[in-house]
Amino acid sequence: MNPQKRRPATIIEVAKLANVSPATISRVLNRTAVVAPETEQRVREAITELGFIPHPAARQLVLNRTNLIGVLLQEISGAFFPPMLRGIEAEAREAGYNLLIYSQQNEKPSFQFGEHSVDGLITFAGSIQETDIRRYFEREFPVVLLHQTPPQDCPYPFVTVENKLGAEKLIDHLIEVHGLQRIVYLQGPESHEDSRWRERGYREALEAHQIAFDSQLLIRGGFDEEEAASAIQKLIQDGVGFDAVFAGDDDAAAGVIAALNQAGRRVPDDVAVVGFDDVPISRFITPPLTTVRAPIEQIGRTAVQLLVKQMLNQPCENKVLLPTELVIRHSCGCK
Amino acid sequence: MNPQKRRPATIIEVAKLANVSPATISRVLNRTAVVAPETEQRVREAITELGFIPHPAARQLVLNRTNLIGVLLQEISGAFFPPMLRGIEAEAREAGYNLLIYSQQNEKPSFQFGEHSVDGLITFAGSIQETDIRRYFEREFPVVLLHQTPPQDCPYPFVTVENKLGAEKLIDHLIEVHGLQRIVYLQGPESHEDSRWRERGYREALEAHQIAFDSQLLIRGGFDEEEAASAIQKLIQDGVGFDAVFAGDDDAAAGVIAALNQAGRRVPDDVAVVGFDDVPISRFITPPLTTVRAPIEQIGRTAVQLLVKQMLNQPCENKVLLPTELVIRHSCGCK
DNA sequence: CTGAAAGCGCTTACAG
DNA sequence: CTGAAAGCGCTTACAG
Repeated sequence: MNPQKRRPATIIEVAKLANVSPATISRVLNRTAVVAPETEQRVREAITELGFIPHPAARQLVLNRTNLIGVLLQEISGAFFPPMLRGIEAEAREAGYNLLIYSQQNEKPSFQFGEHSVDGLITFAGSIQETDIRRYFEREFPVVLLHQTPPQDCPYPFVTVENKLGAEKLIDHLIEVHGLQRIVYLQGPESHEDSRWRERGYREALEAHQIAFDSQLLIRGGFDEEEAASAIQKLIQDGVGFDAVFAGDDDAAAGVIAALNQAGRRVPDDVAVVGFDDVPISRFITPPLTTVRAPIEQIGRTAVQLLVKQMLNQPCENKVLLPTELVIRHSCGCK
Repeated sequence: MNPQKRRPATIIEVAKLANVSPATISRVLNRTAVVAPETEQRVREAITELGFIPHPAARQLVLNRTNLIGVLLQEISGAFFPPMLRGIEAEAREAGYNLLIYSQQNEKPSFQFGEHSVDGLITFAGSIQETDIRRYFEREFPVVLLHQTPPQDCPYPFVTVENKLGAEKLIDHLIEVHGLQRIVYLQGPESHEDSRWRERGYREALEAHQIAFDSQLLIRGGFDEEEAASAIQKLIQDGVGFDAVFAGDDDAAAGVIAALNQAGRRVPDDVAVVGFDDVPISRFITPPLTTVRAPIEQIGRTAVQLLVKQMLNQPCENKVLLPTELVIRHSCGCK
């Protein structure tokens, strides 16, 4: 009844019980060769009887493969994170991989990741240094970058979204539909390239409408509520006038709205606020957020697909730009 | 210059280069025996020169230990998730463990997890069946349950928060300070015990104030915005009168507020809304959410601590109830 | 269709 | 303080 309390069964014990060699057990388990039906039958019974589960480390050692995908992050936070991880997890599982999470918060980055610990690595914006990327590349280790362009000489695939175009449409909307002119852009963290692309879209939209760029309206706000809120508070204190805020992302937008409310400015009547990402909470904040939808789960799934292709030495795209879409709700002034 | 493009160095190669035996390399790497300083010096140089990184699978096989902690989840979503995972990750890293994430969404639960794949398992409310818990217990496999009580005969440690008391204080506040009487309670998902404890706190608070419990006001709302929003919409359609909503958690509260706004009811003037958890976004929603603070990161950290104690065969608490704290902001009607 | 044997890359008694 | 050797639990040519 009580199966192997101490040592779990090994392939040897299963072999003995089934009266075959360990090789045969391996073959039925991995369908790696044809096995006589009666033999297979006996083997399966023995496996069940002993509750045998192959020891992953032993397989890893001989196959030189872990069936693990590493996910390298700078920080675990924000509303963007769950859907992205969900996408990665789902696609990884479908491909037969498990996920190993590394978060670097305040850690010195280290090359220890990957190599033999995982079969490939997905790195999130800013979580990895160029020099580390190079080392991986030299060793031909599979890597996919999320929201980050690799160095020229390390053409790893990367995936991100149509930031510029999305931002442009968003600002166009603010200008054309709502007649807004003094639009502040809250930059995200420096390590995030996406933020710079959004800035370009912002600038081009202004330009297209002959609105002069005002550097007072370009401020750093991070990708979180706190930082965005205080950036806006400071702007108000400084007496800078503005009638709209394009927050770095949706989390930042929530912080902006809160700061504005607290300062007695109504959203969207006094100030319009828009975000980026269309994170799950965005439709539920007050007022419902006008934003740009990024296919967050799809980003994660695509990253895994590209990684798996690399691991199988299949040809794979070098760059995937997922489309974004304007989502109009009420925080821009629309009803 | 270009270190080992193909096969990474093994301990044997390092040994040859340093003119010692592999055993010695192992000893300096693991500080598992005293090594002559000059020898150690040579070994370290050889390690650096070859860029040697020990193969984890080989160590795992001989040590029978993975240095991995498994995290078993039902679903990756919600604002609760990032801080919890952050706490788990931080504490695990400090203890020298990496994290393996398993999400069960729509998967048949399987005992394959753990066993030799990880050294211990943290399971989140509802992610594991009793029968699986039993199997782990029989094999004396280290497990810590989050927000879930283990079966009587499998006294695994578990950690959760003071749900009942927190809920009670919250409802007391609604009744005593704001004179609210028709308070609906939006239950979380069935698999979440926490929700039931919150319900008890809710009921006891009503009772303490001689307010009759009205089953019309007890409805299922899940722990996410969508479900909560539609539950409230339905309640309104059904013509049930209420002047406050205690949402299952903060995510649900955001959904409730949105649904109320959409129905033309002002929060908190017409209806007060309160949540549970004090997730990072809660102070930034409109109006800022009155809720009960759960020490989310601490939950994750504590779980890892209990797990590590088990793995080291140290004595360890069977149950940790983390304290909660009433957080009064504006969604209850306070200024 | 099946088995004997070597080997994956480490660690750890056991000797010296 | 150091080395030779066995062993962790699998997989896979190689034979038959």
